[in-house]
Amino acid sequence: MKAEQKRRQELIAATIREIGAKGTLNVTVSQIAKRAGVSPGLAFHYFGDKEQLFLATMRSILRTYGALIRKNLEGKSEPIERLTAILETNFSPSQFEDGAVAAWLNFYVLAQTSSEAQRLLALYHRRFHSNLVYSLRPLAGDEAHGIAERLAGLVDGLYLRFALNRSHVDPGPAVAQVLRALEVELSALND
Amino acid sequence: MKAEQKRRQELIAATIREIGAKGTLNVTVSQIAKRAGVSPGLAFHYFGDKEQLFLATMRSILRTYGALIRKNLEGKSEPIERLTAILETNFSPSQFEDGAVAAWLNFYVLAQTSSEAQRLLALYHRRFHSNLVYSLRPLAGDEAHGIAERLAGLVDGLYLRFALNRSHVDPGPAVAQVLRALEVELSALND
DNA sequence: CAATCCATTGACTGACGAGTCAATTAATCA
DNA sequence: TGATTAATTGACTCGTCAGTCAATGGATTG
Repeated sequence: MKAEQKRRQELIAATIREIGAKGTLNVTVSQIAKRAGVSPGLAFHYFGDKEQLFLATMRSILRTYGALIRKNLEGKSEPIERLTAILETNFSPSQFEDGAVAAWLNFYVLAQTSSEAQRLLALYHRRFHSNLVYSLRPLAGDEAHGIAERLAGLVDGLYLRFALNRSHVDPGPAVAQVLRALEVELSALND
Repeated sequence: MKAEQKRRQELIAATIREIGAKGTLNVTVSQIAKRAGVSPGLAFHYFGDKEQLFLATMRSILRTYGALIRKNLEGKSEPIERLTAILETNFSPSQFEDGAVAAWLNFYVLAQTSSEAQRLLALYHRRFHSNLVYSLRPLAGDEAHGIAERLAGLVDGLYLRFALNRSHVDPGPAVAQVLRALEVELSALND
């Protein structure tokens, strides 16, 4: 029981690193296993097939992200504080470690094929949206919904653009743009 | 000479359709050739290898998009008119035909591997940005740059979210969100 | 009409990779 | 300790696919 959890984690970590290194889901299970210091057969033993391994990896990334959001929101009750925390979390270092960027990008593609991947992404979208709306409502009332959609879209778009520009190793400007967009949205409420 | 151009176009169209159908770049050259009503060998004869075929497809999509932008800007000189046209073009039907959505998504992934794909995307980003800045400058002065980045990010993000939600066959709401963001940005200029 | 050149085919090869499985080793337990 | 169960291996199979190539068909031209 102990070994199983450990191996699963190692294989998932190796999957992220391998996808990051190759930039693609076109990586062989053997490569991943080698990276994890384990035989190829073991990956199949624990995950069944390649797609399950990818999905487990995706779940792991989403879980880590969710935990980080929760942690960064801890103790914050002011709407603005909370919004800032949520938006900043999306560009925090952990979102760029190893092959997280490449993994995200490829999971978007996987979602076109795998309904499970699609489900996971939809879940993430819903959570993100309701997190934003929760803190926007006191500030923006009925506009909260629309503002949340625009902010969420902007976050995804900037993350995407960042992903394509590996040279910008600094996500700082992207966060600044998102926070600026929030400012702009709030200031436009008094029309 | 005539046959060559015709075949190339047919193969490119088939590539888009095939990527759209499979949702992935994991499509075989044989499948593409079959869709184009041609033998597999011919695809290699004209394009050399699979990646060149993908890149040619990408160039074709970008060229079509560029031509559409130019056409939609024709005769429009008012900054607001021009901005609206640019933003709307990104969500025009042609951007959703066949497998254009899947193709875009997959080219993002390809850009992690192929420097030529990266170059093409960077070019597209630069053109888009300068198109926006050109029309924003008269309205927003120095803010034009930042606003353009946010609008471009939002467009990409909403397009991406749309791509993941094939059920929404109606891109209308996305355009509305982008245009609303433009409004908001402009109204925030008088702070 | 021959000769030349372009367009096109599709069978073939060689490599590679997902997934299996029988065998081996390590841990657990009674 | 010996027996039972869990973890792990890696060689093997089988299918698939990118890319090649020798051969065929069809124009064009002199």
